[in-house]
Amino acid sequence: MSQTVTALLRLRELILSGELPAGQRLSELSVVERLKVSRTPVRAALSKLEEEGLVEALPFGGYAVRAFTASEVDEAIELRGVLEGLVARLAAEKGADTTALSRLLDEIDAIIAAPVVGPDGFARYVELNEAFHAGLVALAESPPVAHQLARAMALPFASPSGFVMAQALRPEARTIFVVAQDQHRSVLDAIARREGGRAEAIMREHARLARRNLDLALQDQDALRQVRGAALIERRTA
Amino acid sequence: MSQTVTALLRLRELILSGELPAGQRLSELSVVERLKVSRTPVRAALSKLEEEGLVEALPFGGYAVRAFTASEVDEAIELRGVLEGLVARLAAEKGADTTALSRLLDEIDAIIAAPVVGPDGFARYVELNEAFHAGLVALAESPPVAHQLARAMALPFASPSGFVMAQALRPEARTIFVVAQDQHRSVLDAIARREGGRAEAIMREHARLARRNLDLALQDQDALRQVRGAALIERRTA
DNA sequence: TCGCGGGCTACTGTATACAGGAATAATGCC
DNA sequence: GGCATTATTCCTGTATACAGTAGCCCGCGA
Repeated sequence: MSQTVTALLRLRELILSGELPAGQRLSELSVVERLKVSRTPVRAALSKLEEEGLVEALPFGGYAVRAFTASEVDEAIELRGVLEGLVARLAAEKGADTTALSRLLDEIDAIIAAPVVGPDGFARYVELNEAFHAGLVALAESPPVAHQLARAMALPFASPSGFVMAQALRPEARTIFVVAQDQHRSVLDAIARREGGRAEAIMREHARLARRNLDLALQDQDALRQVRGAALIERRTA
Repeated sequence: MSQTVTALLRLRELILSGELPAGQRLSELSVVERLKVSRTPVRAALSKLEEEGLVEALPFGGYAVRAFTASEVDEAIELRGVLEGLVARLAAEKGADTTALSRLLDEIDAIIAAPVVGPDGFARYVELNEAFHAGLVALAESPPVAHQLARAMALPFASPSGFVMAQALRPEARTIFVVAQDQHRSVLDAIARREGGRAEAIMREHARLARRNLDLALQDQDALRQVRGAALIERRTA
């Protein structure tokens, strides 16, 4: 694997894990020292991270780890919902074939049906859930929209599974799973019936489950710890 | 100005003007030779252009100028409409102050009211139109959404003024201006009344004016020549 | 004590050398 | 003459040297 890619992955990991706290200045040289690669790949990695939004360029050179306010996270989620809504609508208008995705949902059903959803269950759910969302994008068959949505989900807490782990410790976890899964089924139904407006509305509301989880997580330290990238969310300094 | 920025601007210009045709392979060295700057800034510029979507990375190194199908252009416009719709809705939900933008529209009125809209009028219209769209984004006060919308408009034909010039030679130009301006007014009204859903719907439909212009331009060589980046749109090879 | 100037340091932008790998062209063998 | 193999060439990834610059600290003087 190239140095640029490893630098990118490692830097991203350092940021999301919170090891590099929000606001931390990142000079190229300091990163070089930490990662033991030369400036060229570090530069490239920082540039990509800026594009992703995890890092912002400082006025007179260098970068800093970005901080996100709660409302920015909120808006990022809403944004994702809007784009996924577009995806679903496009798929519906095209009359895309939903059978493959439907089978994927059967697997999710199996997980939720289990008496207790353990850590493995959560991990598998995250995997299948992401596959489902990726599958919807594929149904829309629109490279520009796919590209844009990928960008929007670069922020970890804006991804479809961003806050799933926050539920893990909560009693209402199963309720959320059930509701989410029902929305999954409903959106496929809407697509199959070519009901574009309905498909769009469902996906928007589906994204707002994440917003609900965000609110829960912000009030619960333990839950927040489960959320990848939570260190970047500014605590309300009350 | 830095070499990276000049390289980026010049390369973008070469691509949009059609001097570098769609599909053209771009090796770093060939660009170095053409632009007379070293590989480092060329690399950076190519990476940015890939991010913008004007250029795509080839499997075994190097880049190629991207080609866009008509439906991709269509989807890019729809995408912009969806995002601008979100912007308008957010502004409405916040109850943003629309007076400054309303004054901007007065200036557009003055241009349209002139008996003949000459080249200067078109240029000024484009300027004010873009200022209006940028102003809406400011009203939404959402950095993530603003960032995403900026990305979506990086494609020249996805920008709010992308196809304005295509009207220049057409008799129905004034009609389109009048309709567009009415939508501008309506969306401000919706925002002022906090009618989020209405504001969103108007902006979506507003974007579709560009789609209409696209269809016209694709049937009219002279009009197409007025559109920046038209060289990248694949002609249906019938 | 405070303001000012000079030098210093830290850092980025840029060019370039070097190495490894892929594609292509050339050559020899069947 | 066709195919395989090798050599060459092109090209990217990476490291690094060099230059220019912004900010800072320290010392000096009022």
